[in-house]
Amino acid sequence: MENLKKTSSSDRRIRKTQSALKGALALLMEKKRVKDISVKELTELADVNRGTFYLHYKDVFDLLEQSENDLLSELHDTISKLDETAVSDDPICIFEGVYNLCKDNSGFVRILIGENGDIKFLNRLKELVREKCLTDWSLIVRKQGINQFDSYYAFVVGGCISLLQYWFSSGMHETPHELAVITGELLSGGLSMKSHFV
Amino acid sequence: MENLKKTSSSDRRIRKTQSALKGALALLMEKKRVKDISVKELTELADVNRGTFYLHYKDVFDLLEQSENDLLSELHDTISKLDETAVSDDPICIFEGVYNLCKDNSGFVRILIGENGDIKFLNRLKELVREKCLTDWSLIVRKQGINQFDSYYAFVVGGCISLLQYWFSSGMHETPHELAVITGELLSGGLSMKSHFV
DNA sequence: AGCTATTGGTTTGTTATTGAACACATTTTT
DNA sequence: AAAAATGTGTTCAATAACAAACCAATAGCT
Repeated sequence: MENLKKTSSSDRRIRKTQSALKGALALLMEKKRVKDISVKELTELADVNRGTFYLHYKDVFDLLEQSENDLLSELHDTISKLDETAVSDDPICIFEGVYNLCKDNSGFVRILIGENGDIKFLNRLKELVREKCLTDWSLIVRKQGINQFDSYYAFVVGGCISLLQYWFSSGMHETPHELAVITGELLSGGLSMKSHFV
Repeated sequence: MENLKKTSSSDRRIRKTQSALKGALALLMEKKRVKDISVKELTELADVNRGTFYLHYKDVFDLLEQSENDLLSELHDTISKLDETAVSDDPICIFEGVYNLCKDNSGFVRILIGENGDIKFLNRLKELVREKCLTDWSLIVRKQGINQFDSYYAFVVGGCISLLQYWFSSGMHETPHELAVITGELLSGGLSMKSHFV
């Protein structure tokens, strides 16, 4: 796994500043490409002093990269927390947690997995979830071998991301829980179908 | 008129802190009385250090008082700006500006003119708008005398506030402009009706 | 009655953010 | 090509906000 260092500070001021800048970036990315976003308009929209930006980020790309890292880091924490509460064998809880996180960061996630999304980010996202599934479903992996798991996982994660894309584009009417239930049904349906073949 | 000192600072940090505290107060006032709101829960909701609160306010009542002052001060500025742009003879523009301000501060205005509202604030609000009307409609005032104006004004401002209360309670579906148009129609309708009697 | 927990004010040293200014590069207008 | 305007990256001193600690007052509980 790639290194996802913890960036969320204990100091309110830092949290608020970075949050404001990340939010402004998400807003601007809906209208233009990252390379066309100036530090000036970014900090004006975020209502932050321009000089403050350079205390945290090298340039706009650096802000984007750190935002992606923070998102993946949060996702990792969310998944880890589910492990501790010993519900990791309930796929619906896992998906609900993930979908909740996507909803909380909808401004960013919408961009990153959208039509002009960041393929690199998408792959990192897939890899992160993949590791989680590899450990949780180790039973299936051992039984069917790593190759069968890979194709199965590729199908599932692709389906989930596609489901997310639909969710965003259709106005996010469903709650994260409803979405998780849908995912669970599709998942178990796929599994039972698979069992017919094997 | 009462003294409405300018409190909005040029420093971003002060603006943000005071805005966060005012917003948190508005939220809490929807659920409980001011005397039951602790500084602790207030600052926690606002995500502001508790000590910072005391840099600006004596206690929660002081915060409420300054919030009211700021609101009236903004209202005063909004009305004054309309004078400069020389549209002060168009009542719809005036009302649209006022209703816009109410919408921007809906969290607070809803409380202050609501069922458990602050009568003192309501009276200060009425007095502020009254002075504006007294100068703008000096023609009518001179023609009909101050006594007739007083009763006419009392009726109009009461109607406007009642309209605002309806607006808030019904989910603010109308835009401030639509509301201003409605007000204008009621106003001119009232005036023309009045002319039938005189 | 005591005891524990919570809130109220206040203080202290530290630090993140601020506005303003600067020289420089890039772009736009003239 | 010259001039004006805009964005960049950095510096500076001033200060607002910070976390943490403190004690007094006031609950709520046994």
